[in-house]
Amino acid sequence: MSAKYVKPTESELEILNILWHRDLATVREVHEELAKSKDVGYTTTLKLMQIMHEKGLVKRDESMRTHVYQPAVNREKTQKHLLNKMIDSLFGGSSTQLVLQALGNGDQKVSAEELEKLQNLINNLKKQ
Amino acid sequence: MSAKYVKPTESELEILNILWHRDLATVREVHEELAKSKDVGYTTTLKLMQIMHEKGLVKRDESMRTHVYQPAVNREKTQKHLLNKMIDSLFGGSSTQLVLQALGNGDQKVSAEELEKLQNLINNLKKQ
DNA sequence: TGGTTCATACGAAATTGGTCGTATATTCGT
DNA sequence: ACGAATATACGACCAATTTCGTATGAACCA
Repeated sequence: MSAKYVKPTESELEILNILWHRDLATVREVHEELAKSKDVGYTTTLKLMQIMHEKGLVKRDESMRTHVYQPAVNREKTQKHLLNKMIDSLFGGSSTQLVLQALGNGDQKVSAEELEKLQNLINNLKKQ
Repeated sequence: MSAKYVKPTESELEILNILWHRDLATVREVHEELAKSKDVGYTTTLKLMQIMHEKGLVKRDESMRTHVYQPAVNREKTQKHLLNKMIDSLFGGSSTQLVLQALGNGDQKVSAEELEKLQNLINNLKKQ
């Protein structure tokens, strides 16, 4: 049996995002990154990361006094999980509906390069 | 000034989904639909719907003893809000990344008709 | 008409997520 | 060597969400 999937909370996701970018980081480093966008105390960040460790969302190296954290869950897998949940709960199971909504709402611009990627993906889907 | 956007909770979203499908429904009807997929008491559903009414997420007709509920928030608007939040928090602000993930993960099949819609949308984006 | 059923209202417990204060230990600089 | 800085651990609190028990009243029917 594989470990049960743990759904990260909002705050945990913010921390995971930082770890996914840096891979390795201390609590202080994560906290300073976090503090740029929100007003939060150091021990709050610490506590959150400890809980994430208990839940298995992050790994840590405790061989130093200052522990070094690392993501323990895959970014793509996590995205996929939450995305599928949203597709089910909000778009009646249709990923296309979600895509149309995401691309069509118009307040994000899509670069030529991204359009290229999308076109390729669609071409591949057409072949099947 | 327009009414402040209220973010539905998980449970509220489940109820909204039912109401978006049926438009009109009593607490009992919603509850029975809900009970198919989760184990929950009648008064819990009732209480949730009362709270949703307070928050302005649903309207209700109280002229009968058995109140009749109706969604008070637009499905597309709600989708868009939650989608943008997810794009920001999980996909670094790139809607394309989300789309690639949603379409590319392969366990949803995309019909020819849907592909057509997507192609049209992309063609439109290319023109700009 | 009296009892069973079914509706709303409401209070309050249980849970969860997020917050931080404080205790304690280690390290570092002078 | 000793005080300041910095680290983890941990308990407690608060607010929001979810849960349900119980009270109360309307409707139904035998």
